[in-house]
Amino acid sequence: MSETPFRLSVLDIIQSSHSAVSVLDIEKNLGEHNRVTLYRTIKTFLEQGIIHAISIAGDELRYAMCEDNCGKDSHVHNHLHLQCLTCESVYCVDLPATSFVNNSHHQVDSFEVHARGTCEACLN
Amino acid sequence: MSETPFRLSVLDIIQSSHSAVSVLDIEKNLGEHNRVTLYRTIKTFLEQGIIHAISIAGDELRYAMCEDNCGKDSHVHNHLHLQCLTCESVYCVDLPATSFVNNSHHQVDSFEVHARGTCEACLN
DNA sequence: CATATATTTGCAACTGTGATGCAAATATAA
DNA sequence: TTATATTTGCATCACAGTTGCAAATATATG
Ligand SMILES: [Mn+2]
Ligand SMILES: [Mn+2]
Ligand SMILES: [Zn+2]
Ligand SMILES: [Zn+2]
Repeated sequence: MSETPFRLSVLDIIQSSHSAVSVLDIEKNLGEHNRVTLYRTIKTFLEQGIIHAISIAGDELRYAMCEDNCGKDSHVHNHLHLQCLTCESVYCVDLPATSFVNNSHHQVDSFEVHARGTCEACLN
Repeated sequence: MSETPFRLSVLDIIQSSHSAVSVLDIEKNLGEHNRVTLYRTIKTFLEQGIIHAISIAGDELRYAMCEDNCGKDSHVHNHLHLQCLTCESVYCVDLPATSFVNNSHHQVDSFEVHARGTCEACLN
């Protein structure tokens, strides 16, 4: 994977946002560009474990930086994706096992958990 | 909202599936039908709190029945959406506070939490 | 450095999902 | 039964994202 100027500017936009960004958010911060290249860049970043996608029903896909330990193969986050009911922003929040979804910083009203694993049927 | 034959058959398909269904899953079980009507039916069911959408990044949207306490206004689930790594099915699983993501039935390898609430910035 | 090879980019065209306006059909209310 | 409200089908559109291919750019090798 080459570190081209285009890729570096996309990466910079994602990195410098404090909340998860949509394709449109990225485009607003890019100069003139080719949309196809952007989609391909995002796909590459996802495959390389550089960014992860955050999918919230009825809302655009958003992207955020991965943890340092993410790579081409391992891609585990296990953290909270908090969408603010006021500003609609989506943040990644670390999940210390002790405080499950709430901590002193934010306030959680409702949540759902997306898990990957093996279902009852497939365990047998 | 009228209980038309078309709506009843869509509802029956969703209800009788033990895992969450995609639009394509529904279509495969419907006879000849109009695609627009199906999309409008799904939208109506979502608005009425009859079904809820499950959005998993890189995967089609799926739908599953809501809890009895869901309605036009309240739409809270707070349960686990488990996607099986083997069969790819997505199940809704109740979350007794004690066992957080694991229980004796399924095995969770990784998860993420989608939460709605108020972020640090907006709380101040 | 020069050249060969691999990767990325831009363009054009396409696909699939879902939305919209409107008229006909159907359901509910009076 | 008739009037009113809701739903459906059809045609058309909007938009996100994909694909094939050729030109441009980056990396590797001598
Ligand atoms: Mn995250
Ligand atoms: Mn569910
Ligand atoms: Zn906020
Ligand atoms: Zn399974």
